[in-house]
Amino acid sequence: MSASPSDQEPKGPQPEGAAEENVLIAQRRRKLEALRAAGENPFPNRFRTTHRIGEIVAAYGPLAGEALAPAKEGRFAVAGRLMGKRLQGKVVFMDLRDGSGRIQLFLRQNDLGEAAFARAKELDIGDIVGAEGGVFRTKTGELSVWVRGFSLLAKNLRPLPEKWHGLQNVETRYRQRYVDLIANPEVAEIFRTRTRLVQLIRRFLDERGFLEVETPMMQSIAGGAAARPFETYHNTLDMPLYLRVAPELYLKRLVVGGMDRVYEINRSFRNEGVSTQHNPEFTMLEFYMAYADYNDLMDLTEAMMGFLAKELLQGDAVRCGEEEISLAPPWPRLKWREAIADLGGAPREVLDGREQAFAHARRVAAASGYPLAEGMSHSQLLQFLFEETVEPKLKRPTFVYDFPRELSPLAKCREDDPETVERFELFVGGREIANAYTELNDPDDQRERFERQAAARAAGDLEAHVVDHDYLRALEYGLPPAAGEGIGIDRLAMLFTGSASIRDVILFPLLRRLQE
RNA sequence: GGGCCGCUAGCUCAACUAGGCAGAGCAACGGACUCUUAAUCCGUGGGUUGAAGGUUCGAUUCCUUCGCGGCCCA
Repeated sequence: MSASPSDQEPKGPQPEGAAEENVLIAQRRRKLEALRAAGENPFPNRFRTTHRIGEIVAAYGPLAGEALAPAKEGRFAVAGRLMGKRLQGKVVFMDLRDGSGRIQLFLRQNDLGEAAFARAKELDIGDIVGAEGGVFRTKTGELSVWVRGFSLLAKNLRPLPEKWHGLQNVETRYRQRYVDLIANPEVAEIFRTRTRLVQLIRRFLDERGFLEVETPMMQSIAGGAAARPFETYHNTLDMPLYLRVAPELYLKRLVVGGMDRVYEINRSFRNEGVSTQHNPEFTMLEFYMAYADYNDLMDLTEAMMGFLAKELLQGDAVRCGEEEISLAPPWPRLKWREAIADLGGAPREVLDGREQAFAHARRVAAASGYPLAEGMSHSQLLQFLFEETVEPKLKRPTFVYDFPRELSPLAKCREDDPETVERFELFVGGREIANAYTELNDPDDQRERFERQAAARAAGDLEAHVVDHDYLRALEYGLPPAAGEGIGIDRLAMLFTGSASIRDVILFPLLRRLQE
């Protein structure tokens, strides 16, 4: 195709998509039209491959010389995206990539004839291409497909980002993840790791007799966590609905029903801000185990994390910012109260009196410029101190256990202390990874906790629970003693991939709408 | 919500400190080249500098507002 003065076509203002009309796209569109005019289909319906590229590389990569000779006469049909093109007169080298790997294509005018060879040279980086031929090594030793025939499978109209800097613009990476995945191989690798992580969790739980289930994401009461829900509406049922903030209350209903080891890995939704740690929709594992208590779950969590580390990591350490964090068990187990004094540096009397706690919390709050609400309860003040002074220090995996009853409306009290519940949280790298407790199964106690929540809600706490009467009825049928746990899959994926932002482990993180 | 930073060719970045023709590399286009791999060599084109307004003879640069994003704080 020759460049002519008409390459600079007048670009008058166009009503729609005028911004898309840049020179490079216009060039490729002309190429597309030329192909169509020549009777070629630039988007054929199918191409039969015989191999994925990775299979060829795995099978023949280790071979050379005589061992590889028969492959040259074999027939290998591969397809993928053209990622590189090196013209060398009457020979062309191309890089072809599919989801399994990359291989070089070797094309000669002598083999293909002038017309087909010319068509090959017209292919653009980014085109989806199918090729067929034998497998051999070039003079420089690179495993390649000696192409006998090829076809364009989908024409690329938008030039790809640069090949060695990739796509750097963070906003474009998130908004156009498809380009990010093409241009930045390490991004694709992160998401492969995330998928493997989820597969391994399923395997771990399946092997222990847990049953994976799916419970409603659209709920008429959004319970199970202290969070504001998204609201929606069902037209024909004329019914307001909420996107769930947690699956907890439904999973425990299933335990009542006899599914005594269940889990769900799925999305929950919380109507809150976005940050490097929060996306409004996020994936959580929740699992419930009858006839177990929170001590059992600490052991199980250690075992599961150890299993994940063994399968996903070279050693037992994950990278977190500058530091390496070892996941090697056993992990320290600290009492929540003790941690506030021992790790957080609070005077011990703070633990026993609200006034002392308030005075201390005010000093801590002032230091970090946080306005401390006057009406906070003793437990809330201690929790504030915990979050401010203890959490950031919990780099190595650490269980913190025995929380105040007030902060845990679904957790069961200790038998020797009605003000404390059997609950733990797991922290790694200063971040909360898991939250678990022995489940409250006394319907009267649960009703009282719900009512207290409802009162807090009436007083303006939009995150407080509402009374879920059906859940109380379920408890009246009898929930066996059980323990349950929630693990944030996104945060776990961050941990195992060394990602600093949750957006780097969510394929399509929520972004503000662009105004066109 | 607040503070700081960013937004320039398809992509990655210069030019901003001191206002004076908006540049490079890759990609693209034309040419040479039958074993290259960031191929090489010769040549060419490509811009609403995120948007709007202001200051100025003149704004990518200075000022204001807005949009989107990032980091930190709340």
